[in-house]
Amino acid sequence: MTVRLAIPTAEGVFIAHYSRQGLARLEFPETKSEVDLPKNETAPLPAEIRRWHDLTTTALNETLAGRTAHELPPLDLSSGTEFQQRVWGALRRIASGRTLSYGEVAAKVGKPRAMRAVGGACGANPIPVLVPCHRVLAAHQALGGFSSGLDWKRKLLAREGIAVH
DNA sequence: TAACATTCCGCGC
DNA sequence: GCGCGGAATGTTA
Repeated sequence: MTVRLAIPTAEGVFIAHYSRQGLARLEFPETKSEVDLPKNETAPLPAEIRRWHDLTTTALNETLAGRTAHELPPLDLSSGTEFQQRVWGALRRIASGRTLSYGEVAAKVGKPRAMRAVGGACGANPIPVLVPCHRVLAAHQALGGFSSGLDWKRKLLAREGIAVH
């Protein structure tokens, strides 16, 4: 049971999914069209979700502008495995404008050799931007990969003033 | 078992 | 300093 709500931003319309636990998923704007954009009917929505959505909207726009999001809604990361949740937790500790390598994230999670697996966990991240998977680079500041498109990764990093080799 | 959003090392320019 | 090839590696479906 999940609710989908649209979030207009300067970069396009993101779509947020909310579960009972909080924000469960965030989708990048579709290049396609406005076909099945959620309408954001305000009437029957629980007050709790409306409040979360306000927080998400503010946080997303702050981050897209290169500023630090000071308050996030509760995140529902329960869809991930234990390893993935540990990785996502580590990602959330990376400040805006800072980066780590896949290897460094692996070390933080207590599995120094699992850099390859960290890449997998980043790709499985259901809440991009707010869980800053874009702040993870390959060794020696190389760009690395990004499932939602390298252009997004480049753009997000540029907003935070990060230079990539 | 077969993918991978990695990394490191050795080679030849 | 490139670039390329190959191996080791942990997690996932």
